[in-house]
Amino acid sequence: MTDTEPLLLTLAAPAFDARSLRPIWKQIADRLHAACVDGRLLGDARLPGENRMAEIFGVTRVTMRRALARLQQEGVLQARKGVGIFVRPMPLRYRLDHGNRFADGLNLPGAKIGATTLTLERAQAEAEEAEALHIAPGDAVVRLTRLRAVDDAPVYLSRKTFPVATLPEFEAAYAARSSVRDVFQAHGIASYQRVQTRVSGGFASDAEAAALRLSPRMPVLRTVALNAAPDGRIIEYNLGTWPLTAVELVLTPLDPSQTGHSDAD
Amino acid sequence: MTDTEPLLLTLAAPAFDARSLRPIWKQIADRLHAACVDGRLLGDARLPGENRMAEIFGVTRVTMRRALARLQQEGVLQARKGVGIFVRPMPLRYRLDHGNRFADGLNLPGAKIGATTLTLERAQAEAEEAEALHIAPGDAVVRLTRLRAVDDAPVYLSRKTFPVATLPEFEAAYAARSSVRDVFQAHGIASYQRVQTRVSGGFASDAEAAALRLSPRMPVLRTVALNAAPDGRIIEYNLGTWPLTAVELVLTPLDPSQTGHSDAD
DNA sequence: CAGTGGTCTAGACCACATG
DNA sequence: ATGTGGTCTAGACCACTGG
Repeated sequence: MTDTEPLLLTLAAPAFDARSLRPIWKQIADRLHAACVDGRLLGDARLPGENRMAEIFGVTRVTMRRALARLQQEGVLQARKGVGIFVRPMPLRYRLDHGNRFADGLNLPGAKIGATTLTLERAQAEAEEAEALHIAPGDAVVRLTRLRAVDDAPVYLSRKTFPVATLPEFEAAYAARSSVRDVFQAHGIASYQRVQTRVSGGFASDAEAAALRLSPRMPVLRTVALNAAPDGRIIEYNLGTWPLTAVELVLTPLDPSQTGHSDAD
Repeated sequence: MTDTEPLLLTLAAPAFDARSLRPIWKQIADRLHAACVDGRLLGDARLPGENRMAEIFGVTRVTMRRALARLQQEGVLQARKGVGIFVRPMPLRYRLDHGNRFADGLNLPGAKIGATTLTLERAQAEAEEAEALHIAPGDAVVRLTRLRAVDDAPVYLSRKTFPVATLPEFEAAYAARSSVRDVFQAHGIASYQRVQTRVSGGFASDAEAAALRLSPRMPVLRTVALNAAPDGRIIEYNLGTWPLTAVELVLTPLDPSQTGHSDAD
């Protein structure tokens, strides 16, 4: 955890272009962004306080905050109230095969993959879930939320919904190894298949932001994946949320020979 | 084009919660957002100036601008310098089948679909395009940029790249009906197939922002689609850019029986 | 407690688009 | 020429987090 102040002083050294050519806050943001990308500012590094940084760059705190806000929106920095501003470890675009299990689809051989089960509870199906699962709104479902991290940086929050009618022993089967595939197998479902993937953009809810360590309303990518048993019944509705710039989803037409035996996320 | 000021007065009427419960600028943004969603503020409506709005809501212009900035980021409003602030016609999530031709995948029977060819020119393949097309960087390519709009709201900017070696008569074949499928057919390629779709998030470049009528650096969705001829050669690299909240891409495993005869976007 | 980020104000100057 | 949005300043108060 080295001191970042000397570097910032070098960033602030070159004079800024006369105002109104390019806004000062953008020029500041550009320089900080470049430093984060090329490695002069490493992941998890802590920046000086806003007052100090404003002093360093020779602007008001308000102007400094504009630059910092932009960099937060782009996922380069992340502020924590009462604590400080930190460089977000740059995932810089995992390319991952959606439809495969998380760790397999991820093209990072040396990375440390983390998985945490956040909640596992019974609930009533919401309208969209119910339609996808071919059950009635309000029917009993199991809801499982999990968080995946790469090198301790959270990159994927998933909220899976399962119909209780099809998987009555979910909790017991999941307990042993925290594996959804185990649950399916315990209910006589040996394999399953991705039948639809939807991708959309949006803005993080408070809950999503907290889990992914983002500010609320940050832009995110959302995926909805529907998995079906061999007999065609939809058995899983999976809503995934990703920081906007964390990932590049790769979707190739399914090769039937390798369909479905993985613990897909 | 009705006057929006009376409505804003009603929005500003209820007192704001004591400060520090929820920031005033968020409360203002919430009320405006709600009005845009439920139709009290219609698409393309022009709002009063920032000074006037600040007066209406009883805050400083700076605070007013924070609320407006948030709504712009979310794609609800769009400011034009020297002109005014306008309600963005709410596409509110087209659900469209990627892999089909644009108009077919779009689930809006009554909508007016627009298509504009922006540029058509020869260029040298960039690194990523070259890799995807299995040619060398710098090889001659045809680059075609088009813009699609729904009810006059631009929702999709596509930049297609084709290898000149495979499609030497591109311009001539395209001229007649501005159809890429025609170009393929003129070169003896009767059908083609989507072999890969990639989806990622990012922030609009200046060019993308201008074409889509967004502010620069607004969050966007990007798609990369690779199409191949029946013999397996990649014949099209298509980079698409969408306003973040404009669309929900639906990707279903390809049904071989209906693969490839469309003028896919 | 001290330091941090989050919010808000009052007033100013500028570049731009339109009439 | 006017009104628009875009930028910037100086100073203030608050809530949160940590030691």
